[in-house]
Amino acid sequence: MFEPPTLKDIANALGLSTSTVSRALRDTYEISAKTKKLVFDYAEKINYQPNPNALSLKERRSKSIGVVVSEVANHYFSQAINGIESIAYDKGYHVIITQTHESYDREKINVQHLASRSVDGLLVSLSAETADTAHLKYLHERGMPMVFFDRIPNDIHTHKITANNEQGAFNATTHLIQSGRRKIAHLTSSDHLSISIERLRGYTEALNKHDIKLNPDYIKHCPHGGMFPEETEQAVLELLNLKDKPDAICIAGDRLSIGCLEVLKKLNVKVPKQIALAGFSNSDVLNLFEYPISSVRQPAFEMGETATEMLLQLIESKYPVTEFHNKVIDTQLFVR
Amino acid sequence: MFEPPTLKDIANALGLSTSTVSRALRDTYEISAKTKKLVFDYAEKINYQPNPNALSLKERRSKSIGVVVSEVANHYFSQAINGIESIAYDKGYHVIITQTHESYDREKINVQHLASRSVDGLLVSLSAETADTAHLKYLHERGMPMVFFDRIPNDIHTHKITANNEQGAFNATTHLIQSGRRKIAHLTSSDHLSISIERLRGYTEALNKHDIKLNPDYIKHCPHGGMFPEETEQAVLELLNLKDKPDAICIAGDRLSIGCLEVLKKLNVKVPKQIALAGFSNSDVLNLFEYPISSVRQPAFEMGETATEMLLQLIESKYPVTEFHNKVIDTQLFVR
DNA sequence: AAAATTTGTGCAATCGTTCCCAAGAAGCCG
DNA sequence: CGGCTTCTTGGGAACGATTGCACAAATTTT
Repeated sequence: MFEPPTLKDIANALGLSTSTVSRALRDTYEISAKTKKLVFDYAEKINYQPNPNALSLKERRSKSIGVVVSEVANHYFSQAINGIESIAYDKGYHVIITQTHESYDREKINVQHLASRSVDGLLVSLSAETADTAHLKYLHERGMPMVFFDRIPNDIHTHKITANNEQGAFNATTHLIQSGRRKIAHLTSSDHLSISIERLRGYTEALNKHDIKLNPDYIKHCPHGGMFPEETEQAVLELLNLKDKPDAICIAGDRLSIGCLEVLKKLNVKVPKQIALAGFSNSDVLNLFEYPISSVRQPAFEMGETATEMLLQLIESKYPVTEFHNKVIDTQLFVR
Repeated sequence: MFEPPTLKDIANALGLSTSTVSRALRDTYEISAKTKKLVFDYAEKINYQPNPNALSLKERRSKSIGVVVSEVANHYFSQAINGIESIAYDKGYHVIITQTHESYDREKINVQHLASRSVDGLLVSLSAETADTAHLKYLHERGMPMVFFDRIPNDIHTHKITANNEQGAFNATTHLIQSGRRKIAHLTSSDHLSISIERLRGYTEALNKHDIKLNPDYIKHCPHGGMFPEETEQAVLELLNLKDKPDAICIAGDRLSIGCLEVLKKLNVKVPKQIALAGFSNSDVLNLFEYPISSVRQPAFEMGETATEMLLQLIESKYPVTEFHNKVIDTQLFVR
């Protein structure tokens, strides 16, 4: 059994009381210099670390924040997590990462667990399955500080940060149009997700602007954001089997972009000759791909940083915060 | 402020004592059925969750395990983490993930923090910089259950799990030889890392078996495992600038493999015509790449699962465990 | 009906830490 | 030398949950 040293151990060894030791270590003015030195040196020697559980219990906060994302294997999220950690560590907070794998049930469990584990706040990006946000609303109403990023709900009033999804999809679609395509499909995630709605809007606007009529058959939703390869494959096949086959696809997600490329490669459909692609992705290996795919890259690291700053502001604010920001950061289009 | 309900809240509301409420919730035999029902219903209504900090303090364990990896963005690690979580959640344990970004200092800080946070055990894969394992040894000697996976130390006696790195590198190198190459270089991570040593051994053996003389100039170490692109670039450039240029590279790491491809593409060196590649990688998009690279894939998920099972066995064992396993799982070669 | 047993509940200590309050020692002034 | 701060230090109550022990009420036994 691993039993780290406690204040009492130091107190006993030095013939002091725990209160004195505690004060000495916290460098309070009321403790004499020589007692402090005595305590400091001994604590150093036995490598004393305060028990964070006892502290959390006493202080009613844990100096840790919970993160809920769909998957760390997703480049967007792993980059965002790096941004989150960079700020959190700086401010002395710890980060607990949980994955939903796009499952609503898993999201409920994770959120519940993080809350009961008394994290001081939550950074959440909704799962693709999540249509009902009652579990989050419940916590939020009871005062749990919460910031949403990337995939945000519209019925919870707090800080939110997103990439400019509309503009990103608009740019991607416009790029496809400008390279001579007219029959542009849209492959996207579940229809209730904020990112899907915004990206669909950007796609639609680009078509409108160039007087291209929107073809409903060209819009394909993958309810699990491409988590299951079959889902993507079926959607792509449906597009390819249309009598009026699209000549380009604007893809609204990292996983979907990769999945789509895989399907096209498997079917030996030539990109971009037969079909051109542009999609959201934060992968850093797209330029190594055989088939070129223009990509919309989200400022993931920066979004993680900003979300964390916002959350810490909520956590550390002495007064209830009533004014909430809805920050939107521009995406970048990489033409390939 | 978020203030979850406590036992006392229930006790006050129901006119009972906290002990009665506690016993009722734990379904003890000594509490009457109607009191139990009363308590259950009320707890349900106000959504009572026991405070885990109080529990950890009392029980001296946290039902959570700490994970130390270099980067979650690395496919090998994100897959391993999925394996870890699958077992841990099943057994009611929580998982706290930390990243070292291949930094020794960060590793020390993370390990220290996890220990002080009273995790019940640790799953560790060493950072590329880590040559000295005193920080881990210290904890281990004091009874912290610990299992190493992938990058293991040789001076800490506990359960360990690795891929068969020697065989993997042997197979990769043999494959390069069989496709007609003779001048095979080896691009690898820092020289003290267990995986580097084992993979180098596999590489050497394959050369020996085919009577190819080992050329020391062909072996290039990247001390940070390719964390910094310049590092990889320089190593590859050095190989390409040799008067007796290699015609193939056996690459000992995910990040290095990707980095190497990037450099070659940038320099417009044709793969596999000018130089053939085979490398360790768990990326699932290698077959989308323009340049083919044969890959050695580690059973990441399975390794994560096994490591977690081993750790839980250590944690939950009533008697000190003295017999340790050193499990080695075979890799898979994907020829491209 | 008195004694013994069972049943249901509460008190208080514990885990490690902080912090309010009190108290002892030392120094200083008159 | 008594009375006064000032400086250190210790005692003890929290924080939330569990649990051995005690004790009352209800039930059974003699």
